[in-house]
Amino acid sequence: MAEELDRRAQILDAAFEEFAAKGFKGATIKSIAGTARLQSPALIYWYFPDKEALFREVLSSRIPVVRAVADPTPLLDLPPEELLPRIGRAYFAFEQLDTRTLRLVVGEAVRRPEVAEMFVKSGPGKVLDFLKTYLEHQVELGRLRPHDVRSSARAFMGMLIPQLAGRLFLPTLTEDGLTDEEHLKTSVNVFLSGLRPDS
Amino acid sequence: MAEELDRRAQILDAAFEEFAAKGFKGATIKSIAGTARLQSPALIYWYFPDKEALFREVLSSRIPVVRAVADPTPLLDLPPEELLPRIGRAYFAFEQLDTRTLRLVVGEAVRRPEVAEMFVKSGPGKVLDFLKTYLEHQVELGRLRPHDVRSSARAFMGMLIPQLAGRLFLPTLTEDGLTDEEHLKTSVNVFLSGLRPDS
DNA sequence: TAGCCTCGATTGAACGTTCTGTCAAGAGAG
DNA sequence: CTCTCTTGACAGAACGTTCAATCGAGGCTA
Repeated sequence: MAEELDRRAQILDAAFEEFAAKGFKGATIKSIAGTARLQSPALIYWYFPDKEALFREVLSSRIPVVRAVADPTPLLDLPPEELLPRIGRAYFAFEQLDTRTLRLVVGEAVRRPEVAEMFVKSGPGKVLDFLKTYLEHQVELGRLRPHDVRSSARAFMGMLIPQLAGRLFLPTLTEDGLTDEEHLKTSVNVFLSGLRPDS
Repeated sequence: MAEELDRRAQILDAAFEEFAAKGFKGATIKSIAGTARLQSPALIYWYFPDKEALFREVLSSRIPVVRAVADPTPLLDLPPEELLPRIGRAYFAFEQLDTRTLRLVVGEAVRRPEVAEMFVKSGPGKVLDFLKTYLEHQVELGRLRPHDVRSSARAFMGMLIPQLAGRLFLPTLTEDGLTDEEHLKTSVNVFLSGLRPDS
């Protein structure tokens, strides 16, 4: 049709779909070629040396980099009441980290340490590191009581996970109808009440 | 060697190892037969109709049922300071739900809704339901301030997840050396301080 | 006791299919 | 004519699965 412009990108897109839907082993060169509407699967080997390399390229081209904390310095002085919901919403929104990407990454990460590390470093690790720095700073400012920020950073990130996992993979988990925004609000509230200086 | 006693169990064990390590597609009938030290892969078909059925049997025989909340009634009146750490430790201990099982289940659940549902119903769903009931009860007792327990139940479960995920799949996430027990203590502390009646 | 039969369990060989990856030939543009 | 891209056919291996043959233990008959 249209995009004979960039065959490479066309193949990468199709490979992403297939890998996300069926996993590395489940997706086949043939099915990828089919999705990419190629006349022959052989064409894939013109652009990529083998299936493994294609997979790696898909990963590195699709794993999103968390932009919410790209430049953390201006965020450090924001009050937690403002910053935490912001992080949380970026979390839930996942502008680019959609279901398919997460499916792809999580599905492979449980068995491939390199993928796991790539994933952590690209997103959760950064958010976690930022949160540790931020929370530490807030403690110094006296806005939060002293505590182990390694733990509270994990805790805040984690509080939102069941809701997110429910929406993405485990719908049974969120059958009680709680919305993202409601959950975020309550979570931030509990978290901050628990870390108030006077508590 | 020893266990020509129960071939069926022997095959199930091997299949569990293989499926957990390589996934449904990655594990082969031949590799399962090899792990089970069978002379021929054909023997598997004497005990199971096909690979899919073998996989289902492995799942239902290995997915653990959470026992910590098996009979919730006597737990309802325990004070949160006592019950939450208990839940948390059961969480971290995972007497039967070891890394391999979680690898197996999570790896497949992201792409197979039936597996996802089976997983949720067997464990996280039960814990979540229990927590909702328990927290509601504690609110009624006046030990916790009124709030949306759907959200706090998720939040408490979630707080522990990054630590657990770090230990199991994403070691990069827990490189800062925080121990399970430290994290549990801080998390419970923050959670309960945040939900104290007078806050 | 000896010979035969039965039956669940096991085996190696083979089936058809599907997989990744290769290759030589060709199309199209400059 | 040359170079980049595309093609269908194909090789070789691995896949899940089937099958006929075989094994050994136990029962039946003489």
